[in-house]
Amino acid sequence: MKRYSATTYAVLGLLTTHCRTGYDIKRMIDTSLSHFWKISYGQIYPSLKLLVEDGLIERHDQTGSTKVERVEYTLTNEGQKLLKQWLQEPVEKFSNEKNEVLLRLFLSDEEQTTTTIQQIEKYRAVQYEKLETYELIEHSLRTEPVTIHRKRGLLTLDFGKKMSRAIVEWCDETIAQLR
Amino acid sequence: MKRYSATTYAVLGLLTTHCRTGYDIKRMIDTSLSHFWKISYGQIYPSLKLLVEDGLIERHDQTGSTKVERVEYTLTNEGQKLLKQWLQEPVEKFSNEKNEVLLRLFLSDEEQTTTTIQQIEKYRAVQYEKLETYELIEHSLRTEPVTIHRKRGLLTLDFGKKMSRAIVEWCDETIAQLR
DNA sequence: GACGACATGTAATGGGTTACATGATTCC
DNA sequence: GGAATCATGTAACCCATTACATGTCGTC
Repeated sequence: MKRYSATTYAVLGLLTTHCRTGYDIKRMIDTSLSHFWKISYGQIYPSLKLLVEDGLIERHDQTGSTKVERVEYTLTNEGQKLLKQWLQEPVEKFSNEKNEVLLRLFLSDEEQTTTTIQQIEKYRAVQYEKLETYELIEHSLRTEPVTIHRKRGLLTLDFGKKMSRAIVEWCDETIAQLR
Repeated sequence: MKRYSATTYAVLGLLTTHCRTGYDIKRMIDTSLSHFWKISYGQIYPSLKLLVEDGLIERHDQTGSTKVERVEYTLTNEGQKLLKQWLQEPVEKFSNEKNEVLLRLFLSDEEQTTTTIQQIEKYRAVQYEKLETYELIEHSLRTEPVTIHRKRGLLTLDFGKKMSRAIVEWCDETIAQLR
């Protein structure tokens, strides 16, 4: 059985939401999934190509007089089957991200406490901003009709909120400790 | 000014702790820094080579009759200067990790709730285990003499604990929601 | 003598970002 | 007319993992 990267499954899966094009997928991930997933066009378009070649999705080129080249894709039956299968596979990767703030903190010494604190303050600010963004997203999600993607969206959003809140808390405590 | 990856700086920086060899660095990262950093030999040895070439560290080959080839490295003055400089640079990357559990949750539907819950339960178990490991590490760190690395180690460990605790909490709440 | 930990290193491969190239449409 | 957004795509590069190759040392 051919294996695909999680990124390719993400592309395949996003086509089951209201996304139809590569551009849609990019936007969706950047806005709604950014707290736990990211992607670039350099992955999306080659993935779409591969999925078409393997018969998991179908490409629908624009016909008629429209000028904007908007290439829409839909899942084939095999595509739907494979996605479902992948969703049920046990997850292997629970690894933690590389965190440059922590690396610097770990390697820094007392002499540099001032800049270290500044870095952590910036980290805190970034997380605090994220938290505010999540509130906005939650608000707009709650006005949407109740669909599976709304429900799932709220659950994954909670994850982002919990993480950011925990990070802000850690920043505060750590800055206090460093002083 | 030549630029190095954060991984190369990690290697450089780890040599300021009690680590002397590539093997030491690998062990140290795997045991003490694994909650926010990871590395492979395929990065460590080439990094060490590069750092030697650029005069940031010095290589000390084993002399005499010892059979085990243990290659020790020490920072040069330039190395120390560059590390210090890097530690004070503003951090740019605060990005969130790719999380396969969340991706699956987001893409799954009600039909698959049972397996989704199982996946989240496994996620919870993994994080809970991590939490226990952190407690052990904390215990052993607290018996060590009070050094800068002990202090920093405890602070970064707190980060790991906070994250794992938040994830366990999220898992519990999400499983409850899904039921 | 076999196994696990110690120890160094490379090559193939895979995964991902960035920069670039191109062009339409919308709105000020 | 210019800027922002919509929209597709590729090539060069960078980063990282995995598998492999090799050998020592201690201990059960």
